[in-house]
Amino acid sequence: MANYSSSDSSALNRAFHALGDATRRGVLAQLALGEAPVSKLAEPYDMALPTFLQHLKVLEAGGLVSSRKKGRVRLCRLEAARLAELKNWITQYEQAWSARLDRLDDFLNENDPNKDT
Amino acid sequence: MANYSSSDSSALNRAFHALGDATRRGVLAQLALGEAPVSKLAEPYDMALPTFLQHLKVLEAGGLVSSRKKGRVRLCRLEAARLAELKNWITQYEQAWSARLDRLDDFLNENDPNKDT
DNA sequence: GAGATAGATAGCTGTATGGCTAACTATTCT
DNA sequence: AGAATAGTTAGCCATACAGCTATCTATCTC
Repeated sequence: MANYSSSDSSALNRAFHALGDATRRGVLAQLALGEAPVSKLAEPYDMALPTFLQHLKVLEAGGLVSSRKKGRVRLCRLEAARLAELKNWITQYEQAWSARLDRLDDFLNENDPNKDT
Repeated sequence: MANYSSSDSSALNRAFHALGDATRRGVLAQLALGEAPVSKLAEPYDMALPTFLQHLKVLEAGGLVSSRKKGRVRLCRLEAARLAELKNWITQYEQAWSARLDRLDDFLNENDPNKDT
């Protein structure tokens, strides 16, 4: 069985890691409604600005958010394409599983007198 | 604007966090092919068993994998339903974004003489 | 140009995460 | 019963992460 090299998968690491935090998911929720400046994004959260900026950096590192400076304001936007990629990644395994003929195994396990579940 | 309470979102935290590691994603890839015992799942990885078990725990904590003991062997299986949930979570924002009338904004930004991208 | 505003950077801290070894439990095999 | 197999638990260590304050830069507004 192969080696599952983790060399080029760091992009996925960063993307999923970015999603693993409620604050960051909240930011995505806001951005789904449209572009927004940092200060407006930070508003709902009870944390210091530098802390919030770190979260934004994590989101950008994961490719989920991009931003550009407009004067002294930084405008952020959702990278929907990246979300789509992650969605597809998930779908791949979800469907591989569903496509399996484990339906039969399922049936057998469900009716196995030795089962303890 | 609301508060984005992070109280009940810890399930999503755990699930996405579980996906943020190449080893754990590799395990999902294996499980997509069908149920497998711990030792077989651990085989491709160059790490001590206890370390690998931790990864499995993270996957279970995230609801992505379930397991049951069959004698001294622990059989693991993919929780495709959970993957589907995550997929749906992502889709929600991806589509909210796409549905936006930001298409117009996009056009304006693309043709903005002040842009620096 | 002075002051306010928006964000960025540096540096510190506690906790979580990922890795290990050593030692232990529970099954199965002979 | 005794040895081998498959996990499990406990405990240690280094690094990464999320939070903070204090300070600094850049850009508007008067």
